[in-house]
Amino acid sequence: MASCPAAQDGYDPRSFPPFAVTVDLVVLTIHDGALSVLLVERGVEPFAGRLALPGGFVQPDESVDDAARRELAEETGVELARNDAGGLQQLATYGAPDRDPRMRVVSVAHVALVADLPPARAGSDAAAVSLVDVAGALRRRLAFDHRTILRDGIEHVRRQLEHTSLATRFCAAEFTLGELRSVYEAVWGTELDVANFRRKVLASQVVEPIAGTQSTPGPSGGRPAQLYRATSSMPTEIDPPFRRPR
Amino acid sequence: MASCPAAQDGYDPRSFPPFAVTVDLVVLTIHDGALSVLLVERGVEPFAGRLALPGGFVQPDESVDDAARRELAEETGVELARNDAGGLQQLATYGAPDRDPRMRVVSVAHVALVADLPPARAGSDAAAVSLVDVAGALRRRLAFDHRTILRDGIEHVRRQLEHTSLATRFCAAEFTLGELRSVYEAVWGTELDVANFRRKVLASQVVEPIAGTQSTPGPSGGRPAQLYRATSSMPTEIDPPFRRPR
DNA sequence: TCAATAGTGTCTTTCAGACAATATAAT
DNA sequence: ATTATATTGTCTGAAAGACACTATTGA
Repeated sequence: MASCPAAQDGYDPRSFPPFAVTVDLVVLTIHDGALSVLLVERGVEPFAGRLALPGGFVQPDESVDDAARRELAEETGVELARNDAGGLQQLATYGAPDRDPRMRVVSVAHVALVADLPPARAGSDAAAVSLVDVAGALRRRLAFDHRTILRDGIEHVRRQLEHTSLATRFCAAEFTLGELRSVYEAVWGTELDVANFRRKVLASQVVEPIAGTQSTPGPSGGRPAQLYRATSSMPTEIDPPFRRPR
Repeated sequence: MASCPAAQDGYDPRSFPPFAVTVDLVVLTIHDGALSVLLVERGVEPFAGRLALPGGFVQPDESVDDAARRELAEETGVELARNDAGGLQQLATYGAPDRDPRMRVVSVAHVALVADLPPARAGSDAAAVSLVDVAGALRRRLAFDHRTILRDGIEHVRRQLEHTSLATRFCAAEFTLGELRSVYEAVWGTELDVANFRRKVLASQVVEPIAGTQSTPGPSGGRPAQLYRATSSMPTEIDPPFRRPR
């Protein structure tokens, strides 16, 4: 069952099985205190009427990562720099032969972490786009293998919050430690001790206070909080890791 | 810059940019006490004479994961079960438009952890296959973007050893704790305290002693060691994690 | 005043790392 | 005896988790 010499040495440019390559996006954000995912409603068969992850073809002249960035901008209006490794990350590639009933499609799934979505996207059918909390989305029947992709993407982000500074991606440029804590609680679905959270985050050096700034308390009162910013726009490995409770 | 409705709703089966999809394998093993990678020498242009990762086309009727498993069997003789999630894992997908000068190729890289390689592979040109320690391999100029893939694969395995029971994949069915420790030391390139290693491994429950068995000491003597086996053939998350020294 | 959130201090348990000490083999 | 490796025991410091306490706002 050894491969022929041509296949072993390289690729024969004239005879290869043609595939379509797409990118699918798991766009996550915190909405109403819940980790939520951006889904679009399909208008055509197969899976017409079903919710699906946004995505599209990789074009002949762009890299797979560029295609993901382009699709993110088209679907959400979020523009990311090419060297911004944090907001959009490759998740995994899904390549079962029957995952699209019409043709052979290999999809490179990505996960995007966004702070908040621009209210409307010009040139796009806004009615077909919705934010669904992930628990509800996982209970639904999604198009293609998008339920599997979504599950993997959520687990990926939950792990990443333990080891990197990526939680600040869900926050605006300036945030309080309470807001940052609510990100962890929404993603992990747990409650965190306020005092211990503060100590760990400050020790990890991923945030720095903005001198002379304070939050304004909500309508129900409360002491105003110091505002912080992320020390780096790049995702940083945090040491010691920030383990989620079990 | 919005995508057209057809692209948004799905894929047009008649007009898509055709891609070749390949799998590339980072086959790692411990050889002479050093973490080593399996490389093949290319016979044809481009990159003729350069060392490269083994790999090949995904066939029209097989999944991407099946293709990786097939290529692993062809290149090394190692046969893995379909439900064996540990020995062969997807790493990442590399899709820069110019990564193959002849045509558009998207490659799904995988990492394989093998205990030892069968001495010869029938039907394959054994002379073109070599085991190179990873430090040396990373210093060489490899074909395509295989140096990047190799670097990512090594880092992936180093991380996995911290969180899973995958180190036993580098060992035979029965092994001593000293052998298992030397796996960690080879992969991480560090020395580990013998006593602390023992406590952590035994507490993690990833190995179990084989009653009534002992290793036979080498020619220079030494106390014979208890033999262990992995408690599960599946990779297990270990808690607490097993952090590598910094 | 109370409710709500921010921030500080401290105690206990767990765990990682260092290292001493003992055990059992080959030479 | 010496060397080499396995195995056990113990100490120390760092960090996690629990939780009491104080601080500052709005209503």
